[in-house]
Amino acid sequence: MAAKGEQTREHILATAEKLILQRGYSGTSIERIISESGITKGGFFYHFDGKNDLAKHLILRYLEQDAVFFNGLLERARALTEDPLQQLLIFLKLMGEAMTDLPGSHPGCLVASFTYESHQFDAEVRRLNAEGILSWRRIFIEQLTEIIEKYPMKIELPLDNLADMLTSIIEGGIVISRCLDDKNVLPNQILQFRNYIRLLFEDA
Amino acid sequence: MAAKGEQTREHILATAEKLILQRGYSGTSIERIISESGITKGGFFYHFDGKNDLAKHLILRYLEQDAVFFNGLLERARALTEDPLQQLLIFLKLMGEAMTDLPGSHPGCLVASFTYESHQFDAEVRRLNAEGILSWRRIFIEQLTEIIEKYPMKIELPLDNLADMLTSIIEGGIVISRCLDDKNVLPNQILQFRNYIRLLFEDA
DNA sequence: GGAAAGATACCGACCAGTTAGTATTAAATA
DNA sequence: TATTTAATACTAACTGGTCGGTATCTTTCC
Repeated sequence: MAAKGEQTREHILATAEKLILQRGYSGTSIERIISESGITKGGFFYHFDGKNDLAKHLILRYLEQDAVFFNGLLERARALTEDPLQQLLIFLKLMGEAMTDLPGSHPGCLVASFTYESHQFDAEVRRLNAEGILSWRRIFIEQLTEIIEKYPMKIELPLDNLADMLTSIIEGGIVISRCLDDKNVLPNQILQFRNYIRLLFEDA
Repeated sequence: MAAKGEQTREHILATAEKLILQRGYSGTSIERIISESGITKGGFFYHFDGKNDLAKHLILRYLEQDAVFFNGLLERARALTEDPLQQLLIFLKLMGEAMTDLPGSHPGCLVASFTYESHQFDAEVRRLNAEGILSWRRIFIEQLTEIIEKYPMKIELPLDNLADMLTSIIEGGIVISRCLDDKNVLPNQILQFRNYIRLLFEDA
């Protein structure tokens, strides 16, 4: 069990992320964060060197959790089949199911949220933000590389574009889901991308 | 030529949109907007009934300009061919070119930006925001409806999901473009969607 | 046609409240 | 008892918004 301080720190981060995804980073005051998480200003500043430092640790935490989520689904897919194409299709189906099982619309992506306020952060937070997108690209390119060794692509196209398309679909699906308050949009979009992958690699 | 007041108002809106896409709505103070647009606080409050009113007029203006843009490309595509599928493919190519011709990365989508700060707005601004996504869906469904009257779909799927995919691609492509500061990502994503449309409707 | 009144388009000082952050002190814990 | 964790009071700057005002233009009236 983590130290008392670690628990408080994690609680602050969880609360801050929730509020920031609702109102944006600038629209979420430290006052609102401490009020909702039940600590005081001194407690906040004991754990964080300021609001930008909070942002930095939020994005680090977010990317770590996302990596765990993506890699967890990939490992499950890999355990179920040896075929790299089927692994990706299973991965996408599992992701769609995970999004369907959310209690409401997806709360949002911190990377996108920070991107839409990019001028409010220092260079390090912006760099970590970009690093997030690049790490997703790398994960997907790895899988796609295994696929094209075994299956020819119906349309020749760069793998980073195709890898980015999954990120696009997720980011865009989140925006539409939240905007329309319709939790089914994101899973449906993921399944669309799955259709595209099938059309690209499977025989008719 | 619009009245002096109309010109000032449009100037405030253009400046506000640029700044809000950089720092978010909450991260953009009225002070920053008036400073950058060269008027005073009183001048601002002469034109707008407050910051939320500014947001309302920003989203109305944004959706109007977007409709003009989308419908302009669609009309051009329709002028070039009678075939609904080719119209969509041309439309997507034209859109990709328009995104390629931007001086830098796409500045951002106001609907997505406002969605990521949704709790900072009143119900009317949120409703207008949702209306934007729905209007895009309607435009694309119209075109897709004409296509499926003539071409069978290789995978049976709801048209609103497919229509939403273009919105997803654009929203997601914008996030990746900005985050990585790479202006080619968005056009490439649009062309990916175009590939998917071809695979769905064209014979192999 | 010129004076008076009204409309338009702002200016800038001021206000109350909120903000991020600091200094000091206190409580909890190992 | 030393360290960790937190509370409290406070500060200076910033925020959204109000209000009394000015300058200019337009309309009305004599």
